[in-house]
Amino acid sequence: MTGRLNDTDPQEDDDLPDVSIKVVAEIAGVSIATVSRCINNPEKVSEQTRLKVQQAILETGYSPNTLAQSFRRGRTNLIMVVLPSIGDPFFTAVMHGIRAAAKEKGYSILIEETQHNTMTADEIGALLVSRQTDGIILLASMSPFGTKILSAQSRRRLPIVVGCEKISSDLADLPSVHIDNVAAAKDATNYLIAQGHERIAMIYGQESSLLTRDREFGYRDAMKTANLEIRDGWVAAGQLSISGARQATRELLGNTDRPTAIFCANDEMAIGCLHEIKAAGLTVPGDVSVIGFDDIRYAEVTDPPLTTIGQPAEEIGERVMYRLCRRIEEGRGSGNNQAQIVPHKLVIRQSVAKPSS
Amino acid sequence: MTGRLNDTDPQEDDDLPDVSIKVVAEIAGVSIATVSRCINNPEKVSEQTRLKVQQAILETGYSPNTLAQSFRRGRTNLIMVVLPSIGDPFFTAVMHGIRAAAKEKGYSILIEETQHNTMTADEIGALLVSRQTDGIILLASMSPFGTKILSAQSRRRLPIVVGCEKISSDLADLPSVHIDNVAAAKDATNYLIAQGHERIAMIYGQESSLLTRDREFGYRDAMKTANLEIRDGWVAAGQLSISGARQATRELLGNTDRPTAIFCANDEMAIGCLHEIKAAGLTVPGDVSVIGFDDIRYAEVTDPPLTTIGQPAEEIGERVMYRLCRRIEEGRGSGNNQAQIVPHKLVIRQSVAKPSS
DNA sequence: CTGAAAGCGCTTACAG
DNA sequence: CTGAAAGCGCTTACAG
Repeated sequence: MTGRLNDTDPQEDDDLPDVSIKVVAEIAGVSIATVSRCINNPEKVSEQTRLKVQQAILETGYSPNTLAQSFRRGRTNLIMVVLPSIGDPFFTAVMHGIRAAAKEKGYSILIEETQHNTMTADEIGALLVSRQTDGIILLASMSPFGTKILSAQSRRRLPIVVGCEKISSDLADLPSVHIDNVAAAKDATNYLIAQGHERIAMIYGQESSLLTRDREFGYRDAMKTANLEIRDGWVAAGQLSISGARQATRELLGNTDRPTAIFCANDEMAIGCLHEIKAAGLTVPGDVSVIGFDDIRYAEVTDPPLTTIGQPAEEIGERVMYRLCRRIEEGRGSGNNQAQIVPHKLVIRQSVAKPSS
Repeated sequence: MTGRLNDTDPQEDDDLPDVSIKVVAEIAGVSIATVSRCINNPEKVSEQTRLKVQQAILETGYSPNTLAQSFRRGRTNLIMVVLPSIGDPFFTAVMHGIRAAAKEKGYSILIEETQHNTMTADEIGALLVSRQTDGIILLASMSPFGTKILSAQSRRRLPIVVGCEKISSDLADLPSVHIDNVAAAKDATNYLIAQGHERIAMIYGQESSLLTRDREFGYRDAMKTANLEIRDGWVAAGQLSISGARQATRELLGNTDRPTAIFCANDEMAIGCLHEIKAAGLTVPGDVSVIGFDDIRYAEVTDPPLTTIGQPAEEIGERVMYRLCRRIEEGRGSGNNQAQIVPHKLVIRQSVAKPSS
């Protein structure tokens, strides 16, 4: 370590002290109330005064202390979004929508991941109660957290909006924005069936994810409607991850009665699935067809390009954020709590073909 | 819209009012100072009193108002991370490291994207000055923001640490944590050269990204050292995105003097590159070899699996965060400002072979 | 060990 | 249009 000599001198360039509203007021020769008005309600101040104050602000480089403002106003302009994994490109896309709307409305975003995170129900509850944020967006089912959140919400009347999935019963009555996951999963499965597939397997996410469970319902429903049997071992958990999906795919392929098509509950898992099928020496879609869900940005560059269900991810994000803003601004009685259903669509690329066998 | 009848009744379950330290004090029969001590310095309070207060806290469900605490203490326990794109799996991995360390240290994370974002230099400057966060992590070169940040920093002495890339000259003297990008790019290029490649092209990110420019330097240096020519049109900008890389790859492949290998400045672009090569009817690595950078989680499931440079992403994140915490806690004179270099490694998979031509 | 009091930097009725 | 003053909910010397 050849650190500079003065490296630890704490006094070096000890320049301007923090400037508060008080020093601006002094310099401008007005009261602090007037300075505050110039910033927040300039129309209530005479032009002459306003000019003096603006001058003083410029001189001092004053900028209001956000901490004091938040405290005084009782709001932070911070929104917390809880999601399973920010690393999933689908959620990244939703986040872009949220961010865009947040920016427009003057909010910043705090992200909490439930997946990679060890955040406990108590911690989340604490966050809610601590008034650290003005509202919450839930993009992940919080079954374990459900009741906790609700009680905190009723105490603080903290606005909450749910995105991307149907809300669990313990969170009933929260507004939400999502596609019809059951119908979309049916569409995916029916597309496979329409191609002639009968031995169709599914990789769902995990038990705790309402979202992927809805997709599983849709799959089962479509199979049943088509009078198609779902054999033992044809439904496997992919943990919403590439590695989980690879494992699941190996199991699926190991069945004596190998499926000719696999429906993956999201594209992230479909990518793992695709890889594992090819690693087993089989071809896609020649030997096995694969269909995904989400239409993430990688879906069009997989090999083969992935047929999948597209969701309007950014739109969901924007809508969720707007709904939340409305609740924050108008109080929780505002608007209704109905689910907003946005449309999904089947995106046909090249990972599905007619069954060969 | 078949909204429920009472949907907009603002008075429904109008329960517990917010409980402040004052009501806890009253119930416990002590002063608010004592309540505060019970929470923050329990060892300064007699056990008997402590029990009374704990009881009162339980009864009321009291939780301190974070806004008031932040204001009073002059810190928010919020860290701002500025990065190009949270959607890039590499940055997601860095963020996991940051998050893990932040959690341990009691900080929450605010994310600002420079890429998808329209955040202006002024806005970022304003954020810095507004005391909204206790410190900043820069994972993206902020050339346009550089001076702004510095001036704000000197005014507020806001701790800043840079991650993932060398710092630009206008931010000199900030501590940083990163791999040696130049050396790593040389390693990648030299690996290609060692396989016998001579016509090696490169897809870099964008002009404004110091990080990818360092990688370009490394590439050029390795080529020069090996006395290999870099033809016109062999270096293209991929904009750090899949679509940008596809475009760049098309240009590269269009050269009369087609390269036999392509070095991509990150894996995200390599994925686009791989796809486009195959779409052109060529094989990887048969006709064209591809090497990436970052070793994101998709790298092992591309087709073929991607040879790339691995970075210890989570470790970088953790180290950056720890350094930042140290600065926040000990003042900015603490520690030294030297760059911490972490090791990279070549990860050999199957996207590189000897040139056929 | 405990309490009374000052004060953090703002905003906002309330008078004038 | 402007100012004096109260107060948001805490924490922390300072006395006792």
